Amino acid sequence: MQTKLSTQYNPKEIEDKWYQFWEENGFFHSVPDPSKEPYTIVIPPPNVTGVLHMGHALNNIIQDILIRWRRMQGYNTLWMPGTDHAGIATQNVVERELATKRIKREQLGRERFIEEVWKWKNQYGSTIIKQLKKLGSSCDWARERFTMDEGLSTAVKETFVTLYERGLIYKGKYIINWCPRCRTALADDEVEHEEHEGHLWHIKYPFRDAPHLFLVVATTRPETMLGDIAVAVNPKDDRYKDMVGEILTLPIVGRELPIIADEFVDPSFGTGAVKVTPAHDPNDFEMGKRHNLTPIVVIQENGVMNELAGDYEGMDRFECRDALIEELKLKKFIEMVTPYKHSVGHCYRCHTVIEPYISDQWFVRMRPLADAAIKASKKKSVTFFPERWEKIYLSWLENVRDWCISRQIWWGHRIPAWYCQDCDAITVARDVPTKCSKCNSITLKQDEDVLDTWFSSALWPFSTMGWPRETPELRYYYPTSTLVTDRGIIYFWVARMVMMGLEIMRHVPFTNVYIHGTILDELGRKMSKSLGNGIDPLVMINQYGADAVRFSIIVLTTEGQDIKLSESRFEMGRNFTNKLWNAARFIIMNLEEEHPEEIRLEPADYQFEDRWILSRLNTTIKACTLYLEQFKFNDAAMKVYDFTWHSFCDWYIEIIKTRLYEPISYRDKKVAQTILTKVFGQILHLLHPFIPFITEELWQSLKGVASKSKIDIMEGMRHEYLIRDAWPQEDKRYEDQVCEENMAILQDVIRAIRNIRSKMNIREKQKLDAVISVSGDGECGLENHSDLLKRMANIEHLEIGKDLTKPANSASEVVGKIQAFVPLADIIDPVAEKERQLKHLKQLEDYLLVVRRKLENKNFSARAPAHVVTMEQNRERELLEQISKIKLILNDLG
RNA sequence: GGGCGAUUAGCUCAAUUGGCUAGAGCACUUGCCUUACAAGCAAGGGGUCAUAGGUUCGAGUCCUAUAUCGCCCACCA
Repeated sequence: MQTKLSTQYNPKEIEDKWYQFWEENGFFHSVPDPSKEPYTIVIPPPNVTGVLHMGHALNNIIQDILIRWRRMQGYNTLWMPGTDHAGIATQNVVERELATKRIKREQLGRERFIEEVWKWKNQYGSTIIKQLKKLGSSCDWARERFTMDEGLSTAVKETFVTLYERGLIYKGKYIINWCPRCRTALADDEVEHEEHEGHLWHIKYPFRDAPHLFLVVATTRPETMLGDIAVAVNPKDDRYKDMVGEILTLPIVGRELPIIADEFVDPSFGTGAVKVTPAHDPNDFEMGKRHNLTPIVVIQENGVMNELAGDYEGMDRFECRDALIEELKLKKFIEMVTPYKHSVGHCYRCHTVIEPYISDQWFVRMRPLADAAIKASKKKSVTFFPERWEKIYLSWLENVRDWCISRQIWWGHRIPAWYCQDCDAITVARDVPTKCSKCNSITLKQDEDVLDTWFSSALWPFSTMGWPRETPELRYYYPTSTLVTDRGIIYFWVARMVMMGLEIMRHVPFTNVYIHGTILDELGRKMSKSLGNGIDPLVMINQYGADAVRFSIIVLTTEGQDIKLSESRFEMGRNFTNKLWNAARFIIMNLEEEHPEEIRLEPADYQFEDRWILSRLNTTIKACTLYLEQFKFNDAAMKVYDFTWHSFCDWYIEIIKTRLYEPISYRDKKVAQTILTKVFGQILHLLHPFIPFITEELWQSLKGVASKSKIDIMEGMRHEYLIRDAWPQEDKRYEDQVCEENMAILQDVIRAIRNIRSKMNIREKQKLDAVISVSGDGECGLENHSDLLKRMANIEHLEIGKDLTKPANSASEVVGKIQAFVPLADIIDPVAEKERQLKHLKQLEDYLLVVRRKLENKNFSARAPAHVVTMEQNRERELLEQISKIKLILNDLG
């Protein structure tokens, strides 16, 4: 490992090197080991067609932090990676690619098309995997799975057949969401509803027996009227109830439509009369069933009107709408048109307007599965973080409708159902059946449809472990520990995994679900291709380094809140990694010795600052660990950041410089070097889950130099590489509250003197004299630290004592019970000094007012807890003391 | 129409569950190229915690409205 470090950190030199090293040494790999406790995460499998975006980055950074942290804690960690075959998305991508060669998938036929998809997958499908590696994701790549793998396909078939046998899967003709472009059915939640500024067309339907009279119906989709078979009114609607049973004539078409009564109709909406089109509207479909009406289909699967549309046959549905309106207008059937805002369903893949469509589809009976999933979360077998997502999950499960799982596309898991060509019976089987289960005919034809992609994703936590085989993995890793995902797929994926886990494995698939926020652009908009407002994580990694990207993102991630992101945010992480790099440089430069001797630290060796930094470190370890346990990643990261930068670098390193440069003894220098190295080593450990590359690099350098200098930093360590080393443990022996408090006072005094220097325009290099006066009962042992004080405030002569008087012509600062005086002779600017004191006085008096108001309130002393009252009383006394001191100073200034 | 989240410094966000003068990062001001780091150091300035009520000894925090923004859900044609 290199020991010469350049002045600026260059991530490019080390990131790929370390990733490769870790992976090649099997550090990401896990095998079942019953002597250790497992910690398992299954990755939300990105689409094979996917390219890493910021959402993926956030998602995987969090998972990697959890995995790396638990790995260091000694868990047998498995991060199971893989990709999703993403049926419709992938088919679309490959179709588009073929289109550039002027090939349509129909020309190729099913088998050859699927070959093309596999070819595409093998060529491009690993893009996102490579990108995840760039981020530092420590997945067990030896176990990588793909939802179309042989093993996973077996799991899909097994599940389908099992559910079918249990009566949880059925086939039937229902109205479903149809995408006329993808030409497939979609599940309810694959439809995205968008507000749309449309029109409400009021159309006059004449009475058959009195053609000059009309009933007016309102619709947003006039083209569907061609499939009308009735008009419905509410049975309680006085305007219409007498007309029920009468017959209307459908304009243009001339079909006779009975007026029917149905509770569904809302009398207050529109005209209170509804056209009934069971073939093209889900509500009408239900209504049609209730009244035994036979639907009339007028729109074909490609969105084009069929032969029953009469003159409109062959027209696209929207063309037809316009043309039909023209004709209705011409023939005076339009009573009025009102602008109307309503939501329109779109395909979540291609954004085409969804058409409700009647077809033969496979469904999963959701009620029993959902009930089990509800129970599981209510008894906390699954816990959500933040917990508010549980409500969202529950409300979906409580209202869930049966899940349409068949898709009329080619890329996906073919439904394991065969139709007998002789008797029409359905044979559902694990293996290709040789004969019909009913009539034994051998002329069987497999169902053409494939399963919804989410069907296979729902099995991910156990299909990836080898199920339905009884594998050691399944026994050891299932159920997994934590699922990390975003709120967008709580229904699609999380709820369905819980349902399938419970139904198939008889156990929830994971115990915790952590839902992180969504990454937005700096204006708070979603990042999207169409807006072009995305920030490419790989570009950022290239520019700032993977660690900087990870750290910046995680610092911005407060529990479950969305994150507004802009490129400049990554500077923070970069600055921090650079700071860390330079802290390491400092340490390494100051460790090398020509003839190092090994020393054993004795308690008596520790200086004040040593005890302080060790105590602070201990506090940091405790807090960081606790925050990680609570999924508060940004708090955990910020704690270590603050300790590293503002305690370790700003103070500890600065304080011990003289011990290194002008040591009072070899031993004391060695003590400082040892503490410096050990604490920094622990910092690297704490930061490793967040910023793995730089910490591993620096740890290796540090270890090398430390061993040359005969400093043992391996005590208590488990492994020579940080990635496998032990997570820092809090050690109560280092806890030293008094030391931390005294240091805080010292820091205040030092700041006060530096402030005087700054306000009086005195150069930092110029030595000053100072008098520190501690008031009567003040006990902080300042005099024990006069060297430290002199060094850090650059003081020549320092006098510390009780109730000392203010030297003439001095600037002063009141810090709690302490007064700092800096005699300045003619340098002092009396006007500026007086101004400064007056300002401080005003601050204190304002504060005193607040405190007094509380104390003067009778109820306060009566009702507030005693310790709060005492606290306020003490504060009042302290304030009065300070104020009187400042007044004396002001008197002295004249 | 229902639900959820947000509203705190110029910007992006915190605030340990109601109790010490509301904290960070960026930006800003002043002084420093001090032999770890100018991607840095030192010292500062900056806030009626969206609004209005209420509960309480005490409210950024709890309750009730209101406003603005965002997300999700819903079969009103």
